[in-house]
Amino acid sequence: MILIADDDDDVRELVGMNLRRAGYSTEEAADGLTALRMVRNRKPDAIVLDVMMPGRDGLFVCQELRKDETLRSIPIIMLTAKGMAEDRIAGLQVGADDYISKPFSPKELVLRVQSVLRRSVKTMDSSELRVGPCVFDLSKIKLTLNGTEMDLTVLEFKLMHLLAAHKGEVIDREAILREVWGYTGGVRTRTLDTHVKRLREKLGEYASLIHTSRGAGYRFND
Amino acid sequence: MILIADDDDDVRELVGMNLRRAGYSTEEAADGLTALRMVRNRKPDAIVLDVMMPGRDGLFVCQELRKDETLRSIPIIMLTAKGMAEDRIAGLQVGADDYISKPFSPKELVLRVQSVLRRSVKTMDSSELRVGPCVFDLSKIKLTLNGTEMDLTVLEFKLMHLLAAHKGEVIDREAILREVWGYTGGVRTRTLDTHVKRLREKLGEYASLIHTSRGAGYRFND
DNA sequence: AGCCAAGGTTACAATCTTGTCACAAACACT
DNA sequence: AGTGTTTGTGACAAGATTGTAACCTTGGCT
Repeated sequence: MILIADDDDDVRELVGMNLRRAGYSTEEAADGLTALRMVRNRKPDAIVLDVMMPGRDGLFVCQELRKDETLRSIPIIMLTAKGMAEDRIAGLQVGADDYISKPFSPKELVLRVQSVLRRSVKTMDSSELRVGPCVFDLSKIKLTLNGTEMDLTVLEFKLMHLLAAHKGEVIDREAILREVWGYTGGVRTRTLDTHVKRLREKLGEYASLIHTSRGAGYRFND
Repeated sequence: MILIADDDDDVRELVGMNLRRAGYSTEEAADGLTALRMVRNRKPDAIVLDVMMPGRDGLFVCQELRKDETLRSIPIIMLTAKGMAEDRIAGLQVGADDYISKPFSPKELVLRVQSVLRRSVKTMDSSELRVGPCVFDLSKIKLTLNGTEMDLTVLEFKLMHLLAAHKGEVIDREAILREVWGYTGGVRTRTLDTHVKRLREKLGEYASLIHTSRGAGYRFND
């Protein structure tokens, strides 16, 4: 959700329409204090904030938000009046992520909003598992071994991840086949062996991370 | 690590050797109180516990461990003397995961240890993400949609996951290509469209979860 | 030493996955 | 309505992935 804070009804309408057309949901605030309250309650993904507003202006709102630990990271795009002194604009930039001067093209505004949101996508929560020299990026399905990115297939990744998630423990064949392949009954197959071999091949010097427990299963060495 | 608690040096040696040979690391305790202390400090993956020990016996150790929230789930295999009264054994079973009578075959002991550990593998930490009707199992790389298991390729899974992880937000093409494909510069390709199409096809009635924001990117609808 | 079972290795074919092309459809703007 | 841009679609071929069979090696046991 994107919050639009401007005292001018027409501007809010114009901005809102364009953002909604671009797929965003919007909410509106007509003055600074309302804007602050809504940000705190609704935690928008971004704020389009007019500098000039009666009462508390955009500058004040921006400063307040930057003080708040949990709201600090919300991107702010400032709407500045045309012909505003350059130094004033420079000052704004300290707190805002971007600014755009009135009158502005709706298209450009949408682009700027997308731009600041894109930046925040970068800081995605990447759930990862670190075991010994391995870093498993569950989100990207990628294994990094001592900084080197491994080129594993999905099965290899799943197998490696299962073993690593239980480092030190021996996991027997049946459990592995169940967890990685979804095999149920006592299936007799060389498949697991083959994949372990391929995995070890790719691991190269780290092949010894996967240890065979004869008669028991496989174990991940730290 | 597997803790072996028995007052008989020879038994500890025998059990330890066999478990180590099966790939497990072991530690030993010669009496009940030592066993309890080691369990609390070292958090073993399983415990092989002799019932008959001087001082605090195995039964006491077992009861103590079952009282502790954080240690409750550690599997315990009891070593019972031959000819022990059946009702006594039944009593043991309330707390222990398995039991085996002396004299026992080392092979069988290893099998039992593997068996109880296998059971605990089942309760693996499956890092999952729930969004609307979707459940993403990052560990198994599997998407479940309202209980139905989807058969997605890795790319489809990654794409879906990226979008779902940012539900409600529009993610533009460049960001998606960067996050899912690792494409860097402004690559011009129809690949993303094709995959969205395939994904929607598989999603069937839930195809509308993925919404197109013309000129902006794609968005996950809740 | 010799045997047996378990695991390793190799090679191969069936299948799946994936990117791209050419074209159609939808949309936005004039 | 017309035009250009953006997205959807269908088909296809290159390449990657995966399971299996056959055979080899190793370790444990007697």
